[in-house]
Amino acid sequence: MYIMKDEIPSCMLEFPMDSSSFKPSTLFDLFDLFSAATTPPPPPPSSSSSSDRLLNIPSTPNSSSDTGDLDPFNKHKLKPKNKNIKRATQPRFAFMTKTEMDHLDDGYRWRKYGQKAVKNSPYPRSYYRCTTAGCGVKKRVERSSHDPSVVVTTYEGQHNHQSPILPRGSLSPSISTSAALHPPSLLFQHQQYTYTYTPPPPPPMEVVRCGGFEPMFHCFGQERRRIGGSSPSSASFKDHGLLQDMIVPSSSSSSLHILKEE
DNA sequence: CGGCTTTGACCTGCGC
DNA sequence: GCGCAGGTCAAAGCCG
Repeated sequence: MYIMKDEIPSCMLEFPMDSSSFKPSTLFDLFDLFSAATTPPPPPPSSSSSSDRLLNIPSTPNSSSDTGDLDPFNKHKLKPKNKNIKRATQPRFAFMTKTEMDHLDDGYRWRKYGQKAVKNSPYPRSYYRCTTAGCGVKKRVERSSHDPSVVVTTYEGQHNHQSPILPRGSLSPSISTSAALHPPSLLFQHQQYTYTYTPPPPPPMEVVRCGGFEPMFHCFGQERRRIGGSSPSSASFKDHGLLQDMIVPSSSSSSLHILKEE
């Protein structure tokens, strides 16, 4: 069993089970569903735009709007007081991936802004931020102390833009090495990507509770479910992408653990 | 030279 | 109040 430490939210909700309408094409589509299921009724419209609310992204955390007229050279020393509010409104979800790579290529450009040693873990935790201007999405990447081959990735926020590698298409070395070689990999919000998600029927769309509080979702389709216990045919089993490495440590079947956070 | 990583320092929240 | 741990910043260095 994999403990997500503080990643475990107090408000994990079960996933919508309506498979007929459940056709996410990306992990962030899944995340949208999470948000829809977990987002409380919107507060009275005030300062935040509707798009911000829709994206569930507070208006530019750590930006000058939060820090007011802070000296840019000192703003990191005077954090906004409403950190609790920020934490409460920043949606997060985490998933575990079995990979040797520390930083999965999900189609977005990330900038590493920090690394910290984690208590009770010999492996450091890395902090990444989306490099797109105005996009405050962050992610944390850490290797499981229980299984070094497992990487726990925690996303915080939602991208408000397309994947920056899309317009360049095949010209991008990233898309060529990740998308081409790893079809259903972590290329979130790739409208042009052609892998098809086949929603599992309601029963397979099970929520696996690990340790009594971790909802685990079988949220990927046939391709993902092929990788596990079922005997994959060599013809259809040609996906060796990153998602293929996603595991369920506590479950016998292969699937992806997505831990909705708030 | 621009973008990225590394790394030490700083800040904040939380438990005792 | 204090100490610890997590999260963030930005200077410095690296690299293509």
